[in-house]
Order: sequence, then structure tokens, then C-alpha cells
Amino acid sequence: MEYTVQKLARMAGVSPRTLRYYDEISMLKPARINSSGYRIYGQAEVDRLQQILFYRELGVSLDSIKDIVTAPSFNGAQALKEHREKLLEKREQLDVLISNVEKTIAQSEGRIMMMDQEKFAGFKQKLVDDNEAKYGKEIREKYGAETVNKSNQKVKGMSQEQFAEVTKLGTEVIETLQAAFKTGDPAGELAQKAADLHRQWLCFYWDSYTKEAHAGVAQMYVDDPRFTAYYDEQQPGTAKFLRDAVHIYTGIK
Amino acid sequence: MEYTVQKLARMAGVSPRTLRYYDEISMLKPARINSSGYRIYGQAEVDRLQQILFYRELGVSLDSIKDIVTAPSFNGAQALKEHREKLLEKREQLDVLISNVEKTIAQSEGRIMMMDQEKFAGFKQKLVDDNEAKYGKEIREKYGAETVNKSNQKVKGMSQEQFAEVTKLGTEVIETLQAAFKTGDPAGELAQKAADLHRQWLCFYWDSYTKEAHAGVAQMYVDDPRFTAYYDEQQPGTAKFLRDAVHIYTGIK
DNA sequence: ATACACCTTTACGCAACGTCAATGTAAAGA
DNA sequence: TCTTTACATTGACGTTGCGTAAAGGTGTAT
Repeated sequence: MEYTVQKLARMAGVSPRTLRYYDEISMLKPARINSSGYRIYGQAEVDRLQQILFYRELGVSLDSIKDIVTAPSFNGAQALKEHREKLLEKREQLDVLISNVEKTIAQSEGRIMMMDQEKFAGFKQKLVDDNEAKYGKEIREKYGAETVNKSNQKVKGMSQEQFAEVTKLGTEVIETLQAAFKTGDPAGELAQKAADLHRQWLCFYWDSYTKEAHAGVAQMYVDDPRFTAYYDEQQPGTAKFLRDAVHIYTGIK
Repeated sequence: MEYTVQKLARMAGVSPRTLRYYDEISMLKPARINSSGYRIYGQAEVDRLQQILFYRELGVSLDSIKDIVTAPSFNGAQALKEHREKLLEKREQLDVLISNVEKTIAQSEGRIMMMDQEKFAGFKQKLVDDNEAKYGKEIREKYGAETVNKSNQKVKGMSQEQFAEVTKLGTEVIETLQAAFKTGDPAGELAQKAADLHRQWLCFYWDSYTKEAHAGVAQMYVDDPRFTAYYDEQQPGTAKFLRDAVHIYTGIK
């Protein structure tokens, strides 16, 4: 049986370009070239290609494959062992990378939480603003600053385990929220569970929880495009959904 | 403080070429260009470079980094999460690859064991040849072929666990041999343990063990360059060492 | 005759620089 | 001041394994 590039390519599940490339780098030369300059492959080439593709699937470089299929069978085992070492090394590097990325994400989440707090402080300040008559400006400002400071202190004072816990809680909020969003019902069981988890999450940073503040922060998620972007990451509309759920949860607005 | 390419490069631990490249792709433009055409970087550029390198260490592509450092801080978390997903996917692929490579290596080891058997059959045949008078040619050939067939049957009939066991045993042989080689004494405890492990390994394939055959195979490891290459993979001279150990172990030659 | 599927070679593009090459400039010692 | 030395510039090719045109020839069916 004889094959042109495309026929062999279709048979082996590769592109004709790949075969021409293998010819170019002398990894798989056609059996002969016909009078029109067409590459013609025979059974031996089919077999060799299968070998090549086998090693390729194992992630071996074409250069190494050339050695393997050219040299006698013994080099195969040796080359594979070396290859395995490389792969194991790669995986270790990947593991380190992943762990670092996760640490960075955790920090980033931490920053987002910090922003939550600052927003919260701003919200409290706004509450105070509404009660303008009661306090002087300096006191209000100090109150806002103190709230942030207290929260920051709380975050800084967190133990490794606490930090892990709050990070996990944050993930749970998101996951529950995603599931709840699919139900479409902000008053439903899942959505209310998400709202409750969100309350727990906030309480890690706030020393005093009030329904008003909770509802206010939820509203901010919709008003501030940065927060909206964060909560809508997987599904647009999630921030709004969380706000609705929290408003029902707190019974406010 | 102002820096030329090399000064900044040395400070940041990158090459000047990298900085020029970052300039070229507009990721990090110098603060200004002096009268001689030199790139001059300022503090802002140093800070930005540090950010860039931070993300680069996490394995983020330069294209993504550009988005991250250009856009406000919120995109950072999102980009990192996407990046983490990619990394996790990569690791899974790697795990599959590694497992496949290991399977292939095991098979390859299996082939080597098969070759051992064939060699063994050949060895038996040679023994028989030496006793030319006793048997006819056909019987000898049949005997040799039968031995190979029996061994092959034995390998084919192995259960998954048995195969894993024999593979592990093979690894133990090599490891013990490596350790023994360092002692330099083929009569030592380690070397004799290696010889014994090697006997156990052979017994997985042979239905009848004899000291003569064991010693003969060990000699073949030295005589056949393919076997020598296999056993000398980590340390040249290992095949010879194994032969010596086995000769002492069997008390032959 | 013409359409259509297939073949050929040539060559750029991808990521993130490394590595010459050819040439201009700054700083430091004799 | 002259020369050496260190450093600057742009330009361009190489790396891996092909994808993707582009420009043109071939084979077969209608």
C-alpha cells in the first residue's frame, strides 16, 4: 500500500504539514518521490510514523525521538528514563509555581477584604454623616479611621490557621453563591445560605456586625464596578443577586 | 536615582536584552532617552519592573502581565485565578504523561527481561552444544525454543500485581547494585545482596534456576554491549561488578 | 474545457528572549 | 590628550513544532 501525504496524514491523524516537516528534518523520509515530485510513503514509513507519534504523545522532543527511532531498542528505555526525570522536575517546578500563585491569590483576597473594610468604614462614616448633628467632623473622621485600623489590626493579628479558615470561607461564599445563582431565587435556601456565609465572612473583619452595614456593603457590590467585576467574574449578575439575597437575609430595604 | 540598562539589569537580576525587549513590546518604557540615545530609567520604572518580575516568576505570560500591571489592581486577582487554572490543568496533563511514560518504561524493562530470557535460552543451547554428543540438533533447537516459549508464557500469564512486583524487584536490583558498586567490593554484603536479588528477579522468568545459568547470564552482561550499556547506565563498570558479584555468589568460574 | 481536489516549495508567525555583529559613546588611566 | 575598556545602540538570526497563507503545478471527473 502506498500513500501520498494527505492520505497518510489522515490515516495517522496528523497534518500534511507535519509530514513535510518530518521529511525536512529527516525524521521520516518518504519511501520515494514520484515523477511529479509527490512524496510517496510505504508500509515501513507508516510503522515508523506510529512509533514517532507514540513517543510524541509522551511529550518527548522530536530531537530525542529521532535518536530513539534511529538507534537500537536499548536507547529507548534510557531516553524514556531521562525524559521521566525531566517531567518529574517540571512537575515539581509547577507545584512550586502553583503554591506561590495560590499564596498570592490569598493575599489578593486579603486585599479585597481590606477594601471591604475600608468601604465599610466609609459606609459607617456615611451613616454618621446622616446623623450630622450628633458628632463633630473630627470625631467622624477619627471613627472611620479607627474602624479601618481596627480591622487591619485584626487581619494582621490573624494566625495562619485563621487566615486559611477565612480564605476557605471566602471560597465557600463564592461557590454557594454560584450554585444559588443558578436557582435564580435570591430568597431560596441556597441564596440565604450564601448570605449567611457572607455574614460570617464579614464578621472575621468586623468587630461589630449590624444588618444595616451588611445590607449597605451588599449594595456597594453593585454600585462599585470593581466589586461588581469581582463578584461577576464567573457569571454576570452575581453581584446583584448577592445584594438581593442579603437584603432579604437582613430584611432591610 | 537614574539607571542605564545595565545598571537596572544588574539591580533586577535580568539581562539588558530583556529590558530592551520589554521596551520593544511597550511593557516597560524608559523614563526618557538621553542625548546619546541611551535608555534612562527612574524609580517608577524600577517599581514597575519589580512588579513585572514578580508575576513573571509565577509563570504568567508577558501579555497577561501587561494587562495586570496596566489595569487597576482588581484584574490582578482575576488574572491570577485564571493562571492558576491553567497551571492546574498543565499539572494534570503532566501527571498523565508521567504515568504513561512510566508504563512504557515498565514495558521496556519487560522487554529487557524478555531479552534476558532469550539470552538465557541461547545460553542453555550453548551448554547443550557443548554436550553435542548427547542430543540431536532438532532436539536442541526445540529445547531452546521451548524455554523461550515457556518464559514468554510465564510473562504473559503474570497478573498486574506480579508484574508490579517484578518491576519493583528489578529496581531494587539496580539500586542495591549502585550502592554496592560504591563499596567497590563484589564479595561484600551489599554486592551479595544484589546478586541474590538478581537471582530472585531471574526466578520470576525461569522455571528452573541453576547456578551455572545465573553465572552465564552475568557473564553475558559484560560480553553483550547492549546489556553492558543497560547496566552501566548510571556508572560505567557496573555490569562487570555485577558479574563478579554473581560469580562469587554462585561460586562458579 | 473547466472545475476541483490535491500536490509542491517558500516563507512568515508564535514566546521570550540569547547571541552575535557592526558601530557609537563615556569614563578612566598613562 | 590619547588610548583602552566598558558600555550603549539597532538589526537580525536562532530557538520548537508546526499553522497558515501564497504562488504555482498535477490529476481526475464532469
